Amino acid sequence: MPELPEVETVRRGLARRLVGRRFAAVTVRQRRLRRPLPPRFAERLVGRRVEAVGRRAKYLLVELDDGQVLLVHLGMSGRLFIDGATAPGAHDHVVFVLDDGSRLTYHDARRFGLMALVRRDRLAAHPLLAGLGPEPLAADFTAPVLAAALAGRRTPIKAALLDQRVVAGLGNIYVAEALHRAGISPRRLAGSVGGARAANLLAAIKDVLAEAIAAGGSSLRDYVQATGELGYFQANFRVYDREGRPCPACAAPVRRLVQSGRSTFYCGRCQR
DNA sequence: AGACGTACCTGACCGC
DNA sequence: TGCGGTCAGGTACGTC
Repeated sequence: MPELPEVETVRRGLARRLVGRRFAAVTVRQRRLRRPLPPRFAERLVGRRVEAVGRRAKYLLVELDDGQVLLVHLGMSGRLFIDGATAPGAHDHVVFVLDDGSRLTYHDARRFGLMALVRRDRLAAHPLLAGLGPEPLAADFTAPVLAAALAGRRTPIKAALLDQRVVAGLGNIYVAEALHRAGISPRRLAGSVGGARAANLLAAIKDVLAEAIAAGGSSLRDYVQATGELGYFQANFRVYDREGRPCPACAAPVRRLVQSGRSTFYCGRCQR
C-alpha cells in the first residue's frame, strides 16, 4: 500500500482537483471495504463542497463545508484517480462526480481500504486516529521523542517502526529503507536504539520520506497517483525488493528475512 | 502490557 | 493453457 509518501502525493493531487468543488453525485458500487461504508454515505456527501484535503499518517482527510471530514485509507491496493467519462470497471467501488463534471474513482482490488465520515471537532478523538504516533515529518518528531517511544521495547526495531503508535506513516518499504540509511539492523531490539542511533534513525526516516515525496512516491504493482501518473521513487530503493543485488553502500548482496510474517530487506554488512 | 499469528481479499507471478 | 502455491504496500483482533 501506499505508505506516507504515496498518500501525501495523492493528497496533493486531490487538493488541486477537489478544493472548491462540490460533489454532484456519489455512486457506491461496493460498500463492503475493510469496514462497510457509513450509513447514507452518498446522501451525506452530495451537495457538499470540499474546503481542504489534509492527511494524518496514511489517512486522507477531505474536509467538507458542513463540518464533516471524509476519512479515506487506501489499504494495500487502494487508488484514487480522476478520470473522464469511462464506464466504471472491476473494483471501482465508489465514484464521486464533481460539479465540474469530472469524476473521482476509488478503486481497490483487495478492499483493505476504508472510508469514514467524522465530524471535524471529533477527528482527533476518533478511534482510527486517536492512537496514532507522531507525524514523522513534523518538527516536534525529534530524536528524544523517538528514543522515548522505543525505550524498553523488546521487539525488533523493524516491528516497532511498523507500529503506527510509535511513528505514524511508515510501512514495510520505508522502514527497510530508513533502517538501511541509518545502518541499523532490522533485528536489533527497539529498546537498544537510543542516543546517536536514534538520532541517525530519525534523520534517515525524515530524509527518505522527504525524498520519496519529492519523487512523487513509489509505484509498485498497483499504486498510481491521483493524476494517474506513476511515482518513480522505487528507482531509488537501496534495499527494498533488491534481494541478492549489491548494497549501494558496500556492494555486499542485499539479504531478505521474514519478520512477523513480512519480508525485510537489509544489508548484513552495513546494518548492525 | 506486549508480542505473535491470523484474518480480511484479489491478482500477479512462478513452476510444473 | 491451466493449476496450485506463494507473495504483495496495512491494520485489527484474538490468544498467549
